[in-house]
Amino acid sequence: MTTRKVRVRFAPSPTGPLHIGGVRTALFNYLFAKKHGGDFILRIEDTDSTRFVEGAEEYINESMRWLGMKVDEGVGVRHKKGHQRSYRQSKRSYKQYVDKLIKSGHAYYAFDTPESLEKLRERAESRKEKFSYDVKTRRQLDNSLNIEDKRFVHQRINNGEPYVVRFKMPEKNEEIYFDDLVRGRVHFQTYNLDDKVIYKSSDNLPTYHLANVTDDYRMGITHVIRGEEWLPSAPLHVMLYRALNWEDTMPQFAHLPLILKPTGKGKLSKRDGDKGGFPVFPLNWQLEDGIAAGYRESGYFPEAVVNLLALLGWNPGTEQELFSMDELIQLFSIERVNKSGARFDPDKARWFNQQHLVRKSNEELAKLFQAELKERGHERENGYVSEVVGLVKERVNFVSELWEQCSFFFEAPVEYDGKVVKKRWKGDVPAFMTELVPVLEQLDNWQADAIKATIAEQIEAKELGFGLVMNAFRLALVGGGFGPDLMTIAEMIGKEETIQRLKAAVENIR
RNA sequence: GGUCCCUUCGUCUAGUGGUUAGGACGCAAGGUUUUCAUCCUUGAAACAGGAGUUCGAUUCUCCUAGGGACUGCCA
Repeated sequence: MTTRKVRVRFAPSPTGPLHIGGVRTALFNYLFAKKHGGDFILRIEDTDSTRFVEGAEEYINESMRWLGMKVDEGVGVRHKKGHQRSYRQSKRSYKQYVDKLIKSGHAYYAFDTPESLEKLRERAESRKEKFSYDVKTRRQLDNSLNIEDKRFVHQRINNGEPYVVRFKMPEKNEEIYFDDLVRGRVHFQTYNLDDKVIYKSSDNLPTYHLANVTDDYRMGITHVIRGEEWLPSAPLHVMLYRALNWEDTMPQFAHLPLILKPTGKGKLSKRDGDKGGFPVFPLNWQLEDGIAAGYRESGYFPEAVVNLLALLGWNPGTEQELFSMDELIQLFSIERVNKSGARFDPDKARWFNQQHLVRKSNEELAKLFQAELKERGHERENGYVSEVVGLVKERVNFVSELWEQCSFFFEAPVEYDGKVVKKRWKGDVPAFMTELVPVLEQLDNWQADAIKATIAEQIEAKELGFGLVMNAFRLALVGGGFGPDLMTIAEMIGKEETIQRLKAAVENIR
């Protein structure tokens, strides 16, 4: 293969929300394309008319946008005039390829009904065997290979009898192999392969196998990067390239390891999210009986999702774990993709978000936090909110957790943590707090260190424990035993508010 | 069942024919912090098993076991 421009595609089918595993496949395609200065194509594999789901395509587009994967060609992308072509397979024609394969003897018509095949499967099942439409069985079935006179074949077709076209595996065994970019050389024997349906007359559409191969050819795809679940059908695809005489431009394959459930067995599925309390979809998706949670709506940053997904099955070989999209593009290499499946770890996912959150500027976080503040009836200027956010951001994983860490910067506590009350609000403390009020009222220089000095002076005069008093003071201002530096809090909420809260505490805490 | 793929701490992983097998998440302990969190230090924690090749295998080969994917007129 000469040096063709790298062109890869992400080719989901619009059968529902995009699964996080699919998102990672898209990401690896994207990173690979951009790393090599190539094109990232989004193609919709809607060749199953019975499984089409309304809104799925928009969902896919929106997910790509949210995550920052820029699609060079595909549905939802405006193309220059003259370059208009469809990236939806249902809008494309495959007839010529079907005919070509039939003519060259690489495919044949089959008239077996789904019911009759189902029966054969059941019968095989009862013998603990598996029915396979292949070299060994096709001679006993209702297909054009067994019809001497081709006129009868066309007669049945012309009569409107439903049929499918199947790929004809060779009579004599052949060894098929290819060099997978992540797995190395993979071997298959055609003797073990079945005659897959490549076209169905019922909806006049090809199946995935034919559509995928011919479109990859027509779109000049150079690398097929997809999930490991496609490995078993890869030899069929290789044979299709051969049968269509396209072997010289056949793309290189890379089969990615699967993302596995956090606990238990098997690959990550839609249900695992509810059980484990983490999203398996990029965006929320409305179900008949509720909502499937998305990363976006759960409070994840897109860059955190990209980061954590990139490290599921790939790593740069250094100890760096936090990356921007640009860094990933720079560092990505398909050779460093792992072979084995990776279990998804919800804890680490949260950690990634926390890391990205801490690295964001206070101003940016403040902007995001303002929405919640407004809902809670607090209109404060960005400067103040930024300052607050800066003080507490290291304590949270999500923007949605900010409020519980800093509500006291915006409103007085309405209740006091019982445990802290019991531990700190005792002995001479309430009396001391009462005496502290007039002292603080006298203080003009309302700044953290001045406040601290003043209070320290009082404590010394009364011969009380510094820790005890400060904790009680915190209780009065915050309502609990948490939060950033106390004096900073006092300074920020202001003299009046501080004194207010002190008085309220003395009055309300029992 | 058949075909194919995979196998380093609980999880994500680095790594090499000779290493104290490294990092991260999580967990535990201690320290700092007036408290919580952060932060720092420390700890527990892995080469699936068996043969073979070799002076020496976690690393190479084979076998076994385990896990996974596929096995549709789905993708």
